[in-house]
This record gives sequence, C-alpha cells and structure tokens, in this order.
Amino acid sequence: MIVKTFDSKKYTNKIEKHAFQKDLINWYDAEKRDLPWRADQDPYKIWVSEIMLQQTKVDTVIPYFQNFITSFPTLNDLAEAEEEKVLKAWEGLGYYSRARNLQAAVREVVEVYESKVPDQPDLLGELKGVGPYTKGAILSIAYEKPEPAVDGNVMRVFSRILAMDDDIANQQTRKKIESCVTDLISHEDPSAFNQGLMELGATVCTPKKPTCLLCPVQEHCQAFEQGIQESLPVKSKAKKQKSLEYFALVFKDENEKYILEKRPETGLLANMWQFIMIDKSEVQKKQLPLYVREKYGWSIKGIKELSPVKHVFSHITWHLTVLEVELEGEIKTEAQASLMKKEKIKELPLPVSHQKIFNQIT
DNA sequence: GAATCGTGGGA
DNA sequence: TTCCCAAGATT
Repeated sequence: MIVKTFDSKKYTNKIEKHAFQKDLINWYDAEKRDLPWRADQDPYKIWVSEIMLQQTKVDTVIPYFQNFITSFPTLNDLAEAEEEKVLKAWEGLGYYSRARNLQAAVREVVEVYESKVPDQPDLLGELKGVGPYTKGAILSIAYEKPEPAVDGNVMRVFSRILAMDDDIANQQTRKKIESCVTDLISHEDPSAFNQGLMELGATVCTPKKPTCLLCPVQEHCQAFEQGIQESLPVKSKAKKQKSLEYFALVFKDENEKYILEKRPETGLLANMWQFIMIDKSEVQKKQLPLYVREKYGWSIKGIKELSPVKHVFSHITWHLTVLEVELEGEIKTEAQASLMKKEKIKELPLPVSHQKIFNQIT
C-alpha cells in the first residue's frame, strides 16, 4: 500500500523556531485587541465565540456574543433553552445550523460529560459542529494544549511564512499546514501562539496589501524575503452562483393576522420562519387566486404588490416578488403554518430576506 | 471532493 | 456593480 506522506520538516526546518515563537507571542501580548471572549478562559464562552467566528468578522460577532452570553450565561442555560430562542439570538448571523449544532453538542456535554467541555481531542472533535479548527482553538485557548488551530488566517500566514504555493481552497492543504503548525507551535503558550497567528492574519498579514513593514515576524518570512507575499496564498476561484425566483406571499386576514410557515429542519435556513414562498416556475401571477384556492383553500379579496426583495446567499440569489394578499372568510392553517399578529412575528427567528419583507408591512 | 450553508462590508 | 472576503463544518 502506497501512503502519500507530507514532509512538513522540509518547510519548517527553515524557520528559527524559538525566535519565531518569541517574536509572535511578544507581539500578540502587546498588540492584541480587547475582545469580549478574551476576558477569561471559560471553555463554554471560548466555544461559543469560535462557532460564531466561523466565516464571520470579529466586528459582526461582538454584539451577538454579548447578547448570547447574557441570554445563555452557562452551558446548562443553553442546554435547557428552547431551540427557537437560540435561533432568535442567532438571527442575522447566518449559517443557522451552527446554532442548532452548538445547542445539540452542549446538551451532549451536559448529559455525557457532566457539563464539562471535554479536553481530549478525540472526544471534543466528535461533538456536533466542532471540526478540526474549532477543536484546536478550544484545546489551545481554553486548555493550553499545543494543538493546531488552522483557519483561513493561519493558512494565509503560513503560506507566506513558508512560501507554500499549495491551493488553500484544497482541503488537503489545511492538513499540511496543521503539520507545519504542530512543528512550530509553542508548548509554553499555545494559546498566544495560535491566537497570535490569527491576529496577525486579521490585522497585518491581510489578503490584499499586507503591511509587512509592521510585521513582527517579517525576518522569518520566506515570501517577504522573495518578494512574493502579494501573490500568496494561491486560492482557486469559486464558481458562479445560481438565481432563483419566487413569489413571497404576505397573507393577511380580516383580523390583521399574518400567515407564516416554519422551514424544514434541514437545508437552507433550517427551522427559520418565513412568509409563504412559491417558485415562480410553478405559477404565474394571474393564476395565483386559483392556485391559492386549490392548494390552501383560501379566497383572495385583493392583492397589493410591495417592493421586490433581492437577497444574495453564498451560492444562490433569491429574487422575491412580494405580494400582500388579503384573504376573506375564516382561515385554517396547515400544520407547519401559523396565523399570527405582528407582535408575535417579532419573536420568531426570521432570515434577513424575510425581515426585509416584514419591514414593508404597514 | 465538491456542494451546501448566510450575511455584511470593503475594494 | 461585482467580486471577494471573514476565527469552517457537514454531507
């Protein structure tokens, strides 16, 4: 059997390890930003912050983190909370499965590990939503264990430090860089080492126009030495996204009540609430009254067209034609749909696209 | 391995 | 406008 091996030493041997560690950690200790999740080493709070920070900027996360910890101060509080309250606290942050996975994992920690976040890599990595990066982040930051925590920042920083031209869009590259970090990580302060790499990537070793003149590890950087820092890391481009068109129907009855439905528990915007959507390819606007009568059994008194909503996701763009539809008679809603007043809607977790619709309701 | 899964901000 | 980007994980 042939096993492909990656010789990380081929890269990391070029680095003066202890000087690199010292320069990075001293810089981090002096320059690190004062962020709310750096107030203490509570594994639960570190965990929450790391999940929120996935693919999300620090400035965006700060208020969500503050509110989340106020609402769910401890692991047990989160375990006992209603899922809908958790989703509401996550509303607007995106990637909502993060919130559901976090709560599921926290419940497992309560039941299986007596409410103590595991400090063993294998056990921690089995929890829902805890992948290679988050596992390493919790272990190093909360438990001072010398484990790699390789995110986009670290891949960029290491691509430059080591002058690696591997495509960072390739999954395999993360594993290679994990090996390199394992070679170089400080065993005296793995937390400052890992966070220092990320802090450096976020503030100095930026994707475009890195400020190498301010870099604490400039003298250790192979890319800077070769003058190729602007062309690293190599990253292949994502393909173009699809476009989908829907009617978004704001059904309203005689008592100023609106009809919303809960989305399926898997897939896009799982378990979030929304106004009823109909794929435009299924029905034309003229046919709507007939369609609504056949599918829902409701009679339409009048239709008013509101402003269209365009919403861009990572891989899809929604074009929503928004229609406020007055219904007559008594309304019976199906299992997953509910009739409710505006005040009630405000308590439900809505994706941003449907907040845009809600904000148009008079 | 490639797709899926959100959102807001900046160049 | 359009594109890229941000402390990734899951399927």
